[in-house]
Amino acid sequence: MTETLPPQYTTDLPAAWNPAEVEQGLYQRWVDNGYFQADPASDKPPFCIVLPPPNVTGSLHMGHALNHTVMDALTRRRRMQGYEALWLPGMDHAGIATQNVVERQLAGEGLSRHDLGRERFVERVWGWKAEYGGKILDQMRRLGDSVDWSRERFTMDEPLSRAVQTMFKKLFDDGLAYRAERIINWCPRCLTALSDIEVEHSEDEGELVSIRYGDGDASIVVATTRAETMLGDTAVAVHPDDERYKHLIGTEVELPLTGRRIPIVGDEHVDPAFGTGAVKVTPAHDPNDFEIGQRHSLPSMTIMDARGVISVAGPFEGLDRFEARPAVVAALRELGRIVAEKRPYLHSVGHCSRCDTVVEPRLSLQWFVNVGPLAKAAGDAVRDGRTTVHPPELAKRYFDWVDNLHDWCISRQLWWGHRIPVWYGPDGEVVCVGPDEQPPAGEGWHQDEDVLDTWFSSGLWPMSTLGWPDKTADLAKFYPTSVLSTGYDILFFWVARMMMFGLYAMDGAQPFDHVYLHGLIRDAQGKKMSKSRGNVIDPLNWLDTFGADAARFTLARGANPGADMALAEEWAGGSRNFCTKLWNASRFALLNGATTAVPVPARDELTDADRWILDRADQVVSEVDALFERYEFAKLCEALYHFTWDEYCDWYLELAKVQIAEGGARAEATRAVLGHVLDKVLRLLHPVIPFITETLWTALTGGESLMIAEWPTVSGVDADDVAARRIDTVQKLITEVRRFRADQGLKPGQKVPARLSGVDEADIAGQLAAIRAIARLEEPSDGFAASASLEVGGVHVELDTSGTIDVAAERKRLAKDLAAAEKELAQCDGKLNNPAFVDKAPAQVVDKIKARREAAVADIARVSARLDALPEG
RNA sequence: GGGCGCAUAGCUCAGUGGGAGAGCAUCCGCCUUACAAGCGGAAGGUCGUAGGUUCGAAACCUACUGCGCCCA
Repeated sequence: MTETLPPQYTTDLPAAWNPAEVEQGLYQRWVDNGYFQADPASDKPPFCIVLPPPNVTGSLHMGHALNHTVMDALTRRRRMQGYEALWLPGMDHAGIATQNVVERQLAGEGLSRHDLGRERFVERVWGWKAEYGGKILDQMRRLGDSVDWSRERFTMDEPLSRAVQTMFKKLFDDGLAYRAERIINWCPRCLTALSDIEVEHSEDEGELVSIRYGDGDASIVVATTRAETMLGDTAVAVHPDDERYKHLIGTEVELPLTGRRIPIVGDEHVDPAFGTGAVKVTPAHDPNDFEIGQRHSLPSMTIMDARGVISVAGPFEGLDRFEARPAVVAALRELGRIVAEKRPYLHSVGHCSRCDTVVEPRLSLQWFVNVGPLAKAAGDAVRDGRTTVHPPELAKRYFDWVDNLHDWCISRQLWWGHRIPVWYGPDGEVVCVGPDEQPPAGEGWHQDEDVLDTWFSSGLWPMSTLGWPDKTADLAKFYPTSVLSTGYDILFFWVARMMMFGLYAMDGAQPFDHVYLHGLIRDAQGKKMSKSRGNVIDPLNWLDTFGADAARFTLARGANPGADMALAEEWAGGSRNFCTKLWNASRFALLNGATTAVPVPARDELTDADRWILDRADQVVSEVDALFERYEFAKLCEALYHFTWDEYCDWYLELAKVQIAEGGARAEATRAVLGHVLDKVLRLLHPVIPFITETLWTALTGGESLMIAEWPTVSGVDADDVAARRIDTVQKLITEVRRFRADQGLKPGQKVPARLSGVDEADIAGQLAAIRAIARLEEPSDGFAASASLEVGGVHVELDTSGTIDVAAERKRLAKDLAAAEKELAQCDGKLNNPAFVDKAPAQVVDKIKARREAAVADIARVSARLDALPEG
């Protein structure tokens, strides 16, 4: 095929794009050339994204793949725009998850962490990390993430641990970190406290049991879903104004099974309308009951141990809480104290977000952060517009959360994590130690056993990764960071905590200017992906099957603001096809001598087709730019997809073939236009599909790397509306001829003699060669006998199908056109015959309808005439 | 229980006051000198239901139904 082309226009590009063969090599080249590395000493304006740290135990899932595609696209575009772009990678230590993994490993050897002791256990975790941790980092390379690997961070590394200690000390000194005995969420399996957001609520089937306490007139009925906790009741509460029970307040009832007598108290927080209006009070095992207990100075009685096993002496001792529940109910039933039972009873139950175990509220001594002032500042930063949330609808959810935040329980009964830097002395002294201070030594001093919540260190991430608390060049250059990107489901985890800590530690400077929240990944039916459903798609499969670019394009193309994203393998197949199309089009352009080595000739030396595609490319540049600024990834992908495929490939390449066939200066100009438009397309697509664009762009331009090429800007030349209109007419005309040909069953290659009239009036005389070539029409010769005709935009086309014409097909086609025109006429008349419309609608709308009516009338006349002219049958 | 969101073609989704769109899937015809991972053509929707506002509603308002999410 190349033999007809001048030899200088051959290309080395292989016939097909094979991502698996080139992606890794390209990536390594980018890394080796230092393109990802940011320089704090640079004069360029900063752009910085810190990667929300994935778990050290984690591997890449579709949610990551989406978020990474977004962050990489943002970063690559800014880099091309001339920013000093830093995308900073790293991981968090995932206290509970990692400890669980290593404990499971130990259990396989018949050991527990206590067999090793704290120090050796922590060493073992580090060993695990070295061997198995951070799989996700390699997967990020496969995705093409342009992160600065020289700045990779881990929350347990020494500098970041310093940041944690510094922060804790600051909070402690300001009185914002405090220790208190409270009801906290306790996981009886992980054996640690959890914060509120580490508890997931679900509607579970349980039971509602009504129990009579006391006897005779002094008896009272309470209902509970956790009957076993009655062993720890220390009161019954009713509303003080409740006429049914008013007289009982201040009296005592006997608590069955225990022989204890407990008071009946009046408390305004009891809802008289709920159940019997009387509630049992178990201060040590329920947060609301704890509050009631505080208000009425009730004793708290812990009846379970850390594993949820009943620990009070008696018949239930040693039973797990879920064994104790039916046992207690059975015992009560035997005593005739069960008044009602409802089973199953749907109610909300909290589960550990790490292991799904039902969370047990537990009274214990923990460290908390008083989030009041921090949350206020975090809300204000968004209210003031210092930080913008995209999409803005989600800001409301953010406010609802930060404005109603409870104090944050930050201590965890784990060994893997940042140990709380507090020492307790023999005489009750409490000393918080900063990073450069010596802890108190001597008899009786010991350090707090607990570690800090992983989110405590993650909350510092935007600062600690840049060197805080030291005043580093990185921190000066890149803080506040530009964008934080994450799924809206972890808005509270990342965003709120980083905001609280960032504002507090950096004297009110927000940790990021923009927050972009993407949707959740779902399956093709819109269902959440989960292992139990078996509908999880592994992004690595996509990388293998379709290539990183296709996977990324699929994800970016689905990212509509505020909306979740359904995914299926076919979607990725479509993106792969797009890459293939881009590849083939580029190959065609190169084989035909497309070049950026010479400038595009002056406008007046160009054809309408050239000016049209150049103007369109200009429009796409500004469109894509605007969409990037609004985080409209789906729409910008759509715009590029459409322009590349439907305009550049389907029309301009076809038009260019005709122009190149002309030879001479026309061919040379066309090669320049082909090259320059392709160049723009590749640059615009690069942030989303970096690998294929890099490969094609270096082949096209001979440049070093598209990564460091400039982002396109609009030319500033006024668009040529005349050229656009002419090309539009050409497209419509060719489409109509194609439609006729398809209806008539004419072979694609078969040339049809055609006589065109009205060409000058339609202002497309200059396009005749293109129309003939693309519609496969040929000049009428002697003996031309039109057997059919069609008309578009005033151009009349008579076709000679050698006397053979499928009259039925033609009649059907014309009937369809006629019906459409008649419908249009009826619609227009409907409006124009309505005086209210003519009076009240804007003049331009009325004029438009009038024009549409005229066109419809003309179409009806024309099509009717052609129908009449058709031979019978 | 409180709050939020969604409902448009078979599927997934754009479309926010003036001619119902895209991708995928479907049907028909084609190996057409870049591309069958393709080309050309076609079919497919009373825009969840019922009211209301308006000259005009897929879009704005109200209620309802269904689905989803967050919080308690």
